[in-house]
Amino acid sequence: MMTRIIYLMKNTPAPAETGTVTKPPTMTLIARHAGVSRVAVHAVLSPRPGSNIGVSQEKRDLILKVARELGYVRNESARSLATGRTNTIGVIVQSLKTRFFTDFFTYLDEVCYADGYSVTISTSEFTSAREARHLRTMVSRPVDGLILAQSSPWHNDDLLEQCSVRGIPVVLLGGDDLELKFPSVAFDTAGAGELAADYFYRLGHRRVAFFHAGEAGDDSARMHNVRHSFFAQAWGRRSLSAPLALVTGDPAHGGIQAAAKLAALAPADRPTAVACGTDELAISLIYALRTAGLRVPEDLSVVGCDDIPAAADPGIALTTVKLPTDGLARQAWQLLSRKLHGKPSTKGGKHSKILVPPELVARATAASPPPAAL
Amino acid sequence: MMTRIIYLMKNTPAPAETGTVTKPPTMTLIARHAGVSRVAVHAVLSPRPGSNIGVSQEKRDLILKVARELGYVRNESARSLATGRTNTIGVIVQSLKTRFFTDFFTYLDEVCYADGYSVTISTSEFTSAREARHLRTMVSRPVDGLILAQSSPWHNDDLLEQCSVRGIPVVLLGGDDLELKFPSVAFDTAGAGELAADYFYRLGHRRVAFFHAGEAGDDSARMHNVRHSFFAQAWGRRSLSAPLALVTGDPAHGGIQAAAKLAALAPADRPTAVACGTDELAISLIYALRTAGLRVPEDLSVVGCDDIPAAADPGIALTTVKLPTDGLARQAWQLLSRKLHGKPSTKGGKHSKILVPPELVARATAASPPPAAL
DNA sequence: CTGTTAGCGCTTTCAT
DNA sequence: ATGAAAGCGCTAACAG
Repeated sequence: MMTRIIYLMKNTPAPAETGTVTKPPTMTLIARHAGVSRVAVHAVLSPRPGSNIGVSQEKRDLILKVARELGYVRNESARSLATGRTNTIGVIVQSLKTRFFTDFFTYLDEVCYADGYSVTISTSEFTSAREARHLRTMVSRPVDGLILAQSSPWHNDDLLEQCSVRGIPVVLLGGDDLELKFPSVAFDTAGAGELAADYFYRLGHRRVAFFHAGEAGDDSARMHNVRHSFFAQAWGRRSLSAPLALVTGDPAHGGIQAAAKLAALAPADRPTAVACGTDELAISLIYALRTAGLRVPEDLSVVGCDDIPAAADPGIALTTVKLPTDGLARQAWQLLSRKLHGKPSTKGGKHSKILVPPELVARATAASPPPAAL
Repeated sequence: MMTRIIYLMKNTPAPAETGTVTKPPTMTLIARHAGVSRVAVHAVLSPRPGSNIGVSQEKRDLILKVARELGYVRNESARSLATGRTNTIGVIVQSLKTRFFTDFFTYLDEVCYADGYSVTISTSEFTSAREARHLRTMVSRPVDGLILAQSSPWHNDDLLEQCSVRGIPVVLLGGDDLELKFPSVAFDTAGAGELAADYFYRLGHRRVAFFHAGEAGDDSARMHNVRHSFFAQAWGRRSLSAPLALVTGDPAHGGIQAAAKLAALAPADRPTAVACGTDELAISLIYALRTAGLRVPEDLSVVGCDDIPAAADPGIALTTVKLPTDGLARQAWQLLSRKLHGKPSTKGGKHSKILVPPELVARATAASPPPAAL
């Protein structure tokens, strides 16, 4: 029987692994082992960014050596209690089933890590109660800052009020409504419409369509409708003829009906270019157009929106308006970290609202219209 | 100028919001306001599961009232320091781009919350360094327990050793290799092969195929090959003819070539049923078969594996072997929470390895073979 | 059944 | 440059 258990703690938790469970080493222990003071250990193991001085090189090396041998890992609970900060920022999003949110989290984690922060994420699963519960645990951990992607109608105002009172900075993600209470970052959807319209116009297109999945009543349909509206406005600034609206309720397969509708039009009436609410929709449309015998981009140009991975697939090579999630994450963190360092985020009483500009990714599905179509 | 800032803390962080930032209320403050002792406040606000007694009802009500008015939220850093526990469990997975992991996290969060724990997740993005860094922050927070989905080759043994020494229980997710060091939970892949083979055999099929994406050299290909091997073994126990192997490198569109191959076979040689490595592949195959003029399930039965949401789509109605992620999360938590409560997880010196059984979801893509084909 | 006391491990201030 | 001491907010012993 090799199992030997050393009970050192007052409330020793029962050993979780078969083996020897010991009390984790503390700075005090390291100080004893190295024959130096606790403060010296602290100075070496938790150096303040500015003051690098204070301990001689040999002492420093000794301390690091002992720490390594003992397997020292700083106890963040204790550190947090003493400093009042946790170096953790909390993120609450609706769901991790949306690729956008997982990308955002991954990028954010990267950029936060570079600044010494870690990120913890929770999902509201579209319910206010779950959001509240996660907000509460984050306030009580406490996190140093919060990034929230709220669904529109339900605001946990009391908890957010707590954040304000406690000085926990909050940044909203894509918030259309709460801008008054907190600063926010969002994609520049208007700019995306502008970009697509401009691109079509400059390629020479004059009859265009916008294809989107705005029929369901959910958040995603709302997004499609917003994108449609911005594209239509942008196009309206350039051309007399409003874009033809193609609407579906099925973001995955809706392209089939839309392609049928387009194929049924006389070439002289048919739009020469179609902007789509999402890349997913654009890809569905392109497949259906090919099946229907229409060539892309020879007969019809198509651009998507988002720049999902499938858009880059050589079999598609979708020209698209990229909404850069990495840029969004970077901006969110920049805004938040400014507030963490006490810089105000209001200008003239209004909270900053940062819009991240879209980028046009030109691949192979958009070109100038055929002369015959003009 | 309405802004008034109250500096109460020694190291007052600069105010993050325009407004009044105050020191958060503590139990001591509540005790003062309510005119009771701190212990009474503690007994009411952090009741021990067993001992519900200790404070009179009116005092209790008063404390709760004051706490609410003051916006009290318990400081978990302090609680953790005092108790040595954080009520947090850490999860490290490869990526959140895999639907499986996000589902797992969501289910796990649900079941952990019910037991008073919260979950924090990090991704290794398939690099050992990133895993190490997240492991380190989790050990130092510290988390009470850890669930790890490790990629095969790189183990951060030193850090895991730290977990053992500190008594932080670890549960592995789908680990094939580390079973010796830690208990693990995984899908019963062998059982899945068994289930599919059994289903085909009982429907009357005698010539079958297994279609998988095992050509790339990555983790996903490895999974496909394992599934193939288990199906082949299970089939071998029932029939003399080995299943025809259809292999692709493209999990998204590989069905096209496979369907072509199947369509080219003489009906008497053609398998009457195809099991697929994933639902994604099965769906790709079904679309391609339809295009090639083969009816499913009249000419050919198809079953998938996983039960992804698209499999339930009425346009597909895929019969599939469901790998229940919710069950996996439940088992992982059960195993971990047993260890949290000090129950050993070894039986006869070996760590437990829990296999979660698959379930056959019968929809519309599998049926008995046509008499003519027999 | 209430109150007093002594820490948890770390940071920070102040004195040497 | 180094050491001593106080305290973060909470919990868990023990005494009244």
